[in-house]
Amino acid sequence: MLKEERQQTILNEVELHNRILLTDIAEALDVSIDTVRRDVKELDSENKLRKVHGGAISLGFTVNSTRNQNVYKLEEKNIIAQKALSLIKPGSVIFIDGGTTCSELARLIPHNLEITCFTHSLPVASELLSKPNVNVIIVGGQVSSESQTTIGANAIHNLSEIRVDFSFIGTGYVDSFYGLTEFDWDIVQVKKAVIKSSKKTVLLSISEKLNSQHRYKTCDINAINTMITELNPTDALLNSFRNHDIHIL
Amino acid sequence: MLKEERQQTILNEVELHNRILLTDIAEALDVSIDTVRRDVKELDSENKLRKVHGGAISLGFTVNSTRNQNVYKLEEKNIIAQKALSLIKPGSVIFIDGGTTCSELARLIPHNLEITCFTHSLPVASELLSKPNVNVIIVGGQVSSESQTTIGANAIHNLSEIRVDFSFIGTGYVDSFYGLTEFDWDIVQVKKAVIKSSKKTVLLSISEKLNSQHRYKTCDINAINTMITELNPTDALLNSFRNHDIHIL
DNA sequence: TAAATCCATGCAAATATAGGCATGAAAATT
DNA sequence: AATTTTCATGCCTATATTTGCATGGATTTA
Repeated sequence: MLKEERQQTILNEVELHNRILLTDIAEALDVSIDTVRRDVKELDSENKLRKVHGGAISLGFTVNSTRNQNVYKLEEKNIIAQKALSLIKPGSVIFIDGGTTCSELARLIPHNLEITCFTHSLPVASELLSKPNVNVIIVGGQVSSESQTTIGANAIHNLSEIRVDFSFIGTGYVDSFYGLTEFDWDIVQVKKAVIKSSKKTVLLSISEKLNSQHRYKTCDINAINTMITELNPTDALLNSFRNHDIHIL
Repeated sequence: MLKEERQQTILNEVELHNRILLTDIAEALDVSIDTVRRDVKELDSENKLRKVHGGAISLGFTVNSTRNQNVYKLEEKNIIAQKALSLIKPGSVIFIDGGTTCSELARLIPHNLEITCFTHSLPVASELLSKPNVNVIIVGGQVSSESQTTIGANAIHNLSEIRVDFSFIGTGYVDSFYGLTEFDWDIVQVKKAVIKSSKKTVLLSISEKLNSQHRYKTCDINAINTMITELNPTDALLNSFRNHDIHIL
């Protein structure tokens, strides 16, 4: 595993969990503690995270601010959300996943667009509430405090009873060979259910996540109908995804 | 648990409650009193809070201005929520309704209280998410932008499949003769479902709402097991409720 | 004033860190 | 092609930090 790759994974984990333990990372990535420590130290000096005794925490991590203003790569996420928006036609019934990119999509949905939108994410639901023409439906279930989404058997069952035109989902990691993967097992189960209950699945992912993988698999790359990144569709980084039957936007 | 995390949690608690006890924090975070004491001492020296004998207090009482936009009768609602809190025992399975009074109750639930809490209110769910020992479950359904709660057939159906020890509900209007009434038909349907799925129903209402009624009826006053207002239980305003089989707190 | 509670201090065990060093792989140089 | 240099990584050791516990003194409460 390359150093860059490793550091990226560390950053991803910090973004996702707001905090990490060096020991956990070392075990997960199968490298020595020392290596992880050096990586984290380096990332700290680059101001990508904050190193603390025994681990690291996300820069924007202050439990105090309920609105976890995660501005990380917001520009890219905005571009992705813009593109995704073009797929949504009036009258559509869609599902929007959790995560900052999907929240950005929710934020951008225009006030005059009449759609029905399912979600299992509290932040997404909050964003959509201000839009009078969006019919918001929350998928019930146990709430994961980390992701601020509903998960578990109940959420999955509820998802099994719907079928939406489009689902917009995010992922922790994506690779043309290994497909969509995650660090968290429960999240994977929910995402599977989401994909199952969608006619078309749209993946929103910043290019940073391309060609990365992790422990648990959500689905093959073929299960995705459209993939949206902030890159130009002709970008070389997307080459490996071209042979699959995916619409790249 | 990382030291930084712990200190952040402590700060968060102080912000939230304006005042904390070292013993409570120690129990909630499962560390020794000494550790908490050292943390608080450190935070004090960083001017993040003020350490006092046995606990700590928030620096400024006017800090929380960003949240709590609706400060209408907040004092009264706080008193009510305090009283309601005394009914919640560890291990309870409860339901918390929407509305500012119920949100205040959610806000006051201590970090170390282990309960399972159903709700159909987004603000309540958000409040509870910061509490590690509360198992939060959202009742799915269509989201009403006005009340920020889930309503409709799906929400009602979901409610029909649970049975909680206590439900804490608010109401638009309450009268000893006409019972609990609302302006909104859909809200009434959900509240009916909530009451049906509770072993005990607790009504939280500021005294201002006493002896008022409106168009649609949620239930008779007898359907309520406990009524909580900010008033002293012996207050004359409560006289008309006394002949009913209600516990007045 | 007496009892209970809280606090400061020192100590010890567990854990984390920094820095030196060895190794081997990759890159650059000859 | 052979050599040197650079770099990443793991291991080791001395040092530092964190944390729980014990003790005696201080403070609060009844």
